[in-house]
Amino acid sequence: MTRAPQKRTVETRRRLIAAARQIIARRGYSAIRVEDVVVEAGVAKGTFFAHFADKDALMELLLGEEIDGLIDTMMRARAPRNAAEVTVLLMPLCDFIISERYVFDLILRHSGAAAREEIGPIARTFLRQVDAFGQWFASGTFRRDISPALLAEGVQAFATQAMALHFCALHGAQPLRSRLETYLKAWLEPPHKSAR
Amino acid sequence: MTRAPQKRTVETRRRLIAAARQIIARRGYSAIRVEDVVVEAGVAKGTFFAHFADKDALMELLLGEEIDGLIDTMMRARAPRNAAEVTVLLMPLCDFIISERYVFDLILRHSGAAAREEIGPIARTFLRQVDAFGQWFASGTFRRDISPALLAEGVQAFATQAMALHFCALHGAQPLRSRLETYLKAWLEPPHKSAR
DNA sequence: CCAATAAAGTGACCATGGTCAATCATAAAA
DNA sequence: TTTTATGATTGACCATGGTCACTTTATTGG
Repeated sequence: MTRAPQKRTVETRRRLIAAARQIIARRGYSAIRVEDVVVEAGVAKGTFFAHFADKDALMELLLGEEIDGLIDTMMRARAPRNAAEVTVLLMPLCDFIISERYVFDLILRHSGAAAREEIGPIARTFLRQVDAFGQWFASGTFRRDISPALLAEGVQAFATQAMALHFCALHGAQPLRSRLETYLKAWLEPPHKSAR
Repeated sequence: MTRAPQKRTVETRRRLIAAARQIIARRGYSAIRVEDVVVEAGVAKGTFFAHFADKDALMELLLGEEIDGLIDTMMRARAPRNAAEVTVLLMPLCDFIISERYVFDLILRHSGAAAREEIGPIARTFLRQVDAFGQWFASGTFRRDISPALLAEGVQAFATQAMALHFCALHGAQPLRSRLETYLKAWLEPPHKSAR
């Protein structure tokens, strides 16, 4: 029999998460130290790892929530009807992901369910995106020769590529926004007749 | 004045690299410990960091060479004329990159010049690819409405996406090869007329 | 209410990447 | 050859994520 979680457990977990949020608010995601979190929460280090498999698990939780909120906002907007509008809608999410190199790396590392059996919070947001984008691409001026789901996967691929190049010294100059728009136009709205 | 490097320096560096190669050959990339490398090379730990900025720098060097070799082989083949052929040519490189999760993560992390000024060995291989692919896409049955360089960037984006999904529990079932081919067909050979 | 059992929490300890003041080796200058 | 300046090497030490045998606390059955 699995017992119901004790009140104490819930409270401890809440304190750990609150402590982490506080530190992030003050000094950013990359400044998070497990040691600092447990001190702030007033628990021992071992307790942290009784609640989270590892440091990344907590970060996944926090980033997952943030991303989910951004996707919510994104989906509340009117469905985009072309690549340019898709780009505009994607920008807030991209801006958050590239806000810190550490955040980008962590999200990338966990975007694909990270070789574990269960899907983590971040991988879940990527699946949500595919579902959500799929709705957009079922109508509008987007190409119709491939499935909305495939189009959505491509959008993810290009967004990732654009964000990666944002961190590249050689490409950092061109704004992410314009690079992404170029990609998405070519992917979502290929010309009907080929001619270069 | 910058003096010529001493013979001793060259020799130490050679020993460190040889030691790392040996450990990789025996137990794989993820098993590399700096401590083991310096013991095998017969030097102190500090010496390692006098030769390489950090552990990743050595890994970049080794992986960069490996990847360069694979690109060489790839470019020696006859230029592919369609998406399916591109996929076939890309597979050896992809197979190497996904051979270990650690390798994939590391390459991803450094594929975009990693926020540093100078371009690292891995980022360089990505630039090489764009150049190389560009030649392919200048002829053949590929779409011609966008530049070969842009097509090449897209191929990288899709290859990365396909490899990331390979590590995802939910998508691991579909072979990388077929997923990549689906992506590349849609990207490199969009239909002339839209119709789903 | 008490003993028994299971869950939660603890902190000393470990693994590993990375730092740096001190020491040693080499080659150019005297 | 001796001196000197620069480059190379050393290893004790640090930072930080993570482990685990043990203690404390809660729940449950009698």
